[in-house]
Amino acid sequence: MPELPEVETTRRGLLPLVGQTIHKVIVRNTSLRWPIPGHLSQTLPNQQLLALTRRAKYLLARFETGTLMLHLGMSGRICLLEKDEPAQKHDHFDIHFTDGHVLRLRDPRRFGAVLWLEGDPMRHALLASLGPEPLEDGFDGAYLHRQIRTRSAPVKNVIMDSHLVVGVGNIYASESLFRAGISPKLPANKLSKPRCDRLAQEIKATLNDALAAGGSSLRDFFGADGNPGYFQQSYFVYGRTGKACRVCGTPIKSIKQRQRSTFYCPKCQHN
DNA sequence: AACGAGACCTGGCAGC
DNA sequence: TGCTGCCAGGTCTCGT
Repeated sequence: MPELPEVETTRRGLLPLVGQTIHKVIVRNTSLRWPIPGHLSQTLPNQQLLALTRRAKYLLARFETGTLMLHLGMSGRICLLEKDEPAQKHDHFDIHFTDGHVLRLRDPRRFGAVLWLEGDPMRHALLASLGPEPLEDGFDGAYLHRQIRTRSAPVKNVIMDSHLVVGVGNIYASESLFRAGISPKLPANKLSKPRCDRLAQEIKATLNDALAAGGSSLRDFFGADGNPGYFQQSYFVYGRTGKACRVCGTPIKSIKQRQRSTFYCPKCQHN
């Protein structure tokens, strides 16, 4: 599920847990992308959750002695339960709080991660080399234009590079490029400064729109098996191969770029 | 430095 | 019904 808006929506939904104290931790399956540290079931109980933040698609739960870092991979989701319920097949990790709440990580494909960081989390290898957050001021057309000068790969691949900017996943890469009127196949270094301005603006707008839709469906999102409302939102191009472009009516095309599907309108998007 | 392929996993679905 | 092959929202690691 998780692109940036989903992760941020998840974070906001979990904020009521800040200040709560952990009662126990259950690890049912340690084999996610990296093994879940075995010591967590001793380390975490009795610690208070001090803050819950996000960097890129990583959720950072700060405790007295360290930071728990969570990533949802391709298929992960976090459910916040009012009280304990029977675990299902892919429920790998639980945090039970003293007030009865249970944070439960479900991840069928197990591309997600649960890691424990000591010291400054931003110095961890996974976080230290990340690009700016797309919704913050550090990311704009000038930055984008500067960064892509040396990049000859297709612009769609380049905006998905987390070292350049974080949080642009496969859906929103296609959507942002459509909204900016830019062909996904265009070599990144061919983009003019004005088109970089436009692209940066549309990346922000696309993510903000998804965030606004996600925020309005928080309750569903955190139900036992609810889906985020914007899952059903109507995309301009994503998943719409052969259907009429919402702007000009031309059939939407799909291609493969770096093993991932890309969707675009051949009339609205230009080289 | 930058690029692309491969890797990690399971589940759902179309087609035979 | 069951099999096969393909598809899926991420991203690190490695060889070129």
